[in-house]
Amino acid sequence: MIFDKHFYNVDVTNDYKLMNEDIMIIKNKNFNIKQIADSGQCFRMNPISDNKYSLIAFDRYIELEQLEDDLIEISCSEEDYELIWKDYFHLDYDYGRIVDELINGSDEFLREAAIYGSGIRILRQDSFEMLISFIISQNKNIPSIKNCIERISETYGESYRDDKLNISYNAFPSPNELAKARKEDLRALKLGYRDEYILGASRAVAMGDLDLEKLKVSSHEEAIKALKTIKGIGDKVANCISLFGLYHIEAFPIDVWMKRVLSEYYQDKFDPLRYKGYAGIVQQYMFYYIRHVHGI
DNA sequence: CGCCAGGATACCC
DNA sequence: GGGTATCATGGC
Repeated sequence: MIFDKHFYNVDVTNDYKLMNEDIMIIKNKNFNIKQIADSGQCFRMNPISDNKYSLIAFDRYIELEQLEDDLIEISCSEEDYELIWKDYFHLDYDYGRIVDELINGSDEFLREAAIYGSGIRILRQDSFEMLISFIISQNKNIPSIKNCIERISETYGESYRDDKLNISYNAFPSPNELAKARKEDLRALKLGYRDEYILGASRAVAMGDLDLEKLKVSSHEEAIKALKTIKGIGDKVANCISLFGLYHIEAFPIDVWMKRVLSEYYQDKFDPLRYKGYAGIVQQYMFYYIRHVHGI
């Protein structure tokens, strides 16, 4: 059976690990890989088979399998889990507390949303990748965003190979790699009018004019202000970058789907400050649920 | 084919 | 300040 001597409890977030070669088993009630993959925050997590997903993040490739509702297998070493994936999946944060609060709260829509998306977590992704990904996202649907990001990675990102899993893949390019791109070559990647925005943002980071590391430790408000100095970044895209790439979980992106929620269910009177400090998580439950309600 | 997409900008009043 | 035409392209 799954719980034998190879597992032991590591912390209060109900988090287990297997002392084995490059396979970790994580136990957590609020960790559902399908929900995360479909929650519109991550564009390089894709299904391989039932309950199994691939993910390219940083310079790594991993596979994730949902073994049970509260059990996920990750194809990584214990060392990589501690150094990279534990932080990436925000596993030191208690999402159960927020889900419980919303489920027991008086807000009908949020109650349903929290039940439906109780396995969502906010991923702590690469800041530059988020910067470019959400510039691309404007006026595009999610499948199209994913295709653009794959083309950018294939063309400008470094190539890697995982021999154990027999997989070749490309990382998302660094700021320097992308800043060296020629505008005509970017145009061939079918990014539309966003290509010059992407070039400008990449150069700003490469030149040090936009310091993403500094914005991680600044306030959310300062991050938004700095991001919006980049041409092609407005309020919504800035909030997505702040939330998914700079880890300011009080960010509250409002896209077309969120506008529907706020208009149809709250008469435009929803106040994110009621959930101060974690409004971004509340926002993800809303976003994921309203798309489901509309059949996506 | 037409409509929409995890919008932003420039330009209008 | 608030309204809106336009942007390039793909998914459905």
